[in-house]
Amino acid sequence: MLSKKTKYGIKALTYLAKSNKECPVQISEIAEHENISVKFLERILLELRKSGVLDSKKGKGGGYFLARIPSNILMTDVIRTLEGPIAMVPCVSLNFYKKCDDCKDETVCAVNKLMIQVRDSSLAVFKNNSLEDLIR
Amino acid sequence: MLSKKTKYGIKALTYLAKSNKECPVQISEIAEHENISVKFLERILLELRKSGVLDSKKGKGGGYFLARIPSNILMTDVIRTLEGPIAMVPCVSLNFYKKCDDCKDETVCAVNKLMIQVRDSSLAVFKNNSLEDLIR
DNA sequence: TTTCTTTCCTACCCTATCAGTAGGATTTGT
DNA sequence: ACAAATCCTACTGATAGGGTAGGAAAGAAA
Repeated sequence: MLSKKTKYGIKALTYLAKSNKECPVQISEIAEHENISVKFLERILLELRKSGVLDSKKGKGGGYFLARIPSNILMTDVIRTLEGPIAMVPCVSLNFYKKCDDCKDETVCAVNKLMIQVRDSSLAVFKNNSLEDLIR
Repeated sequence: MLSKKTKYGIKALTYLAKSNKECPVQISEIAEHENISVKFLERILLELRKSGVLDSKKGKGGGYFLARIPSNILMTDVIRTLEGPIAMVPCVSLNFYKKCDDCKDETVCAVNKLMIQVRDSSLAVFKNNSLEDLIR
């Protein structure tokens, strides 16, 4: 299951991408338009800022805005930041690899063989979709 | 994340597919070879039997065996039985569709648009992999 | 300098699900 | 009758998801 965190994150990003104003957008405005709890969204946007997808401005007139143009924000960035590894099992993860303790030989493991294919096909989708692709 | 239930289920199925004996295989034998808790595996195999992937024989000399030949057992069956819906969000699920309550218009929702692609690519992988493909 | 507005940050809470366990009921072969 | 196996229900402990509370810090404007 996709977590609500990731779901809300993507929705917030599309909102920011669509509001092509120059000025930053406040959390409360996004939350209201997308039906998201303000405090929860606050934490989500903070994570996206720390990972370099978003940038922010404090104080009056402050808010959040995209750190790059939409065509430069890939879904791989967003998913890895909010959802974690794209692979369904650590033993096929490219960025977070970890050996299974119950598995003697990875090369003959059926789960491994299957999940490598799933990882590759999902990865292809996330790489092929930028924020710009999603708002069109 | 793939649940251990599904992971163990696939491992057990491959064990059964490889042991091409005619006689049923006992839970304890599978559990020992694949490093799985016996009681936990018991429940998993029961679910696979109820969904028609496995069949069983009770009493002395009993055990579990595949209900069909390996090439006829697709990963879609296994995943749907043990893991649940293949889609990451209910609003793109083919078998378990449910509308999002926070989403006004599905047709312009970026999450929907993205997750349909992910669902299709994952589904293709699961459909293309039978139990026979995985043990080769 | 004060005040207001915004993000930033930490800690907490509730609930559901996962992973596994316990214990017995049922069926079947010998 | 007995032993060996699956079948079935209920329980438990840990972890993660989803969200809340409350204030600290920073910046703009007065």
